Amino acid sequence: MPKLDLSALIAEAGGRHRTATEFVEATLRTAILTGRLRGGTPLRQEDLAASFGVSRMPIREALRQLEAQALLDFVPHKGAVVTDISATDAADIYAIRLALEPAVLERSIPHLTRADFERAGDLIAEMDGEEDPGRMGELNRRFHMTLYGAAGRPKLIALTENYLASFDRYLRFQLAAKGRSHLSQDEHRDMLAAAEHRDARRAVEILRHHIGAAADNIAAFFAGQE
Amino acid sequence: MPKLDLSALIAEAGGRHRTATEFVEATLRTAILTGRLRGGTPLRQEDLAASFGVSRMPIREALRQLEAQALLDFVPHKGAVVTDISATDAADIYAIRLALEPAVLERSIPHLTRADFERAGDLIAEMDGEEDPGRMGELNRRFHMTLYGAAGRPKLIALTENYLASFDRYLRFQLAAKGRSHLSQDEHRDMLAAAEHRDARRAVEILRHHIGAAADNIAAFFAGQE
DNA sequence: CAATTGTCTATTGGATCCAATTATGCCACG
DNA sequence: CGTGGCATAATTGGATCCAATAGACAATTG
Repeated sequence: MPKLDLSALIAEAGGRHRTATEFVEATLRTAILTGRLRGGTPLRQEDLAASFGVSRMPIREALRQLEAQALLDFVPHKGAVVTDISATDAADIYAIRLALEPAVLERSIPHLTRADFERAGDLIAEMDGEEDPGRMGELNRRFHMTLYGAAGRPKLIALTENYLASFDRYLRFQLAAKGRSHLSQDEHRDMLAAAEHRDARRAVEILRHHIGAAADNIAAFFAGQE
Repeated sequence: MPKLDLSALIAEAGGRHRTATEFVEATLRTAILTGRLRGGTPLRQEDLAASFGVSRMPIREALRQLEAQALLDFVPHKGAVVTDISATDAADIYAIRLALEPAVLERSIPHLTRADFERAGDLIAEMDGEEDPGRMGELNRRFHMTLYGAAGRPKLIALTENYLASFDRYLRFQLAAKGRSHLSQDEHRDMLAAAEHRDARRAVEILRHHIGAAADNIAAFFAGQE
């Protein structure tokens, strides 16, 4: 009997993957990033295999990949434990975002198109009416990535997206703590406006503040919970 | 009969690893990063298993981790091929370094100690007399990391080191093309001096130029080779 | 009654085995 | 002589099996 209930995740992930390993890896990653798997949770290969209906082999390969992405640690005879989120880690990820995102945005702004601006605007509008924190994080991520997408540096963009997603893990706690969050929609609007005017300097300035505010919220959350 | 000769690598890597998987992963990564395994080389699981004297299982897990680090791609029925280095990739990694390293250096400078400065100075001196490109890259990396080490953000530092190492792959070609390289030793000295005076602004400025110069060299190399 | 030790079980790391898929090479035929 | 199709071999993805190790729990002894 599996102790983990991933059936919902497995069902919604659908079958759009070449190999079982890829499927397992994608499903587990979203499970961790969306907070459905909490930090510290030990993942037993046997249980996962039962949940996914495959043998332990693809599970092991998927876990290795997630380990390489620093989403979990291998502890001998204890299982792969989901890396815990801590105040220092949050500060770390914040520092990384602060280093990457302004650089990406600056490169991207000159090449953004009318269509990009419209998509970004639509996403802001969608966030206005959103209540679900999980969906909110998703929309927020897509908004940011839309503005970064024209930077023309695929690896840089992929790296940025990766840490943006990691940040979502922390953000989720913040959202849960504050009830509904507005995620600084004003700043989203200002940033988009600056981008439309091709004012990279101002857009970057807003973005820095935006990221900083999110980090402060998380820090406050950690400070208040202990 | 294995078609790949990794015996030298395997011997020098020594046995300081907990599991076979970790050993294989570490050995293959240095083989790729040091250029001993060229881009485009297909890695057959069977051959690797024979070379390492283990079964295909730890090989597969190690390959998965390397795939997650973007060092190779899985191609069905062809093997895991070492990701090729290209001009656009080099530009990508350069952009990432340019985003990360100034941020790390700025954070680190206030906390560097006398001992750090001495180690950095020793490394510069060692580079002066070094002829071997491989060893040169190693020293260069350690010099940079010494200056970054006090930033107090482990994840940020690890990420930076990772891309610094990736850059070495490209640098190696540059060194090979130019014969002996000086790797801008003057800039190394200036950067260290600025750090000792806790002049973060100036140190960052030199670093930006330093990274940019390396990128230009690589770009020129790619432009000249086609 | 507590501490220590020994055994037993849970869990992972590694090996071998099987199936599916695709690249390759050969042969026939135009 | 070139081309296309078929058969075979090579290679990976996945399953099952075995071994080693650490942790838990109980029994025994001081």
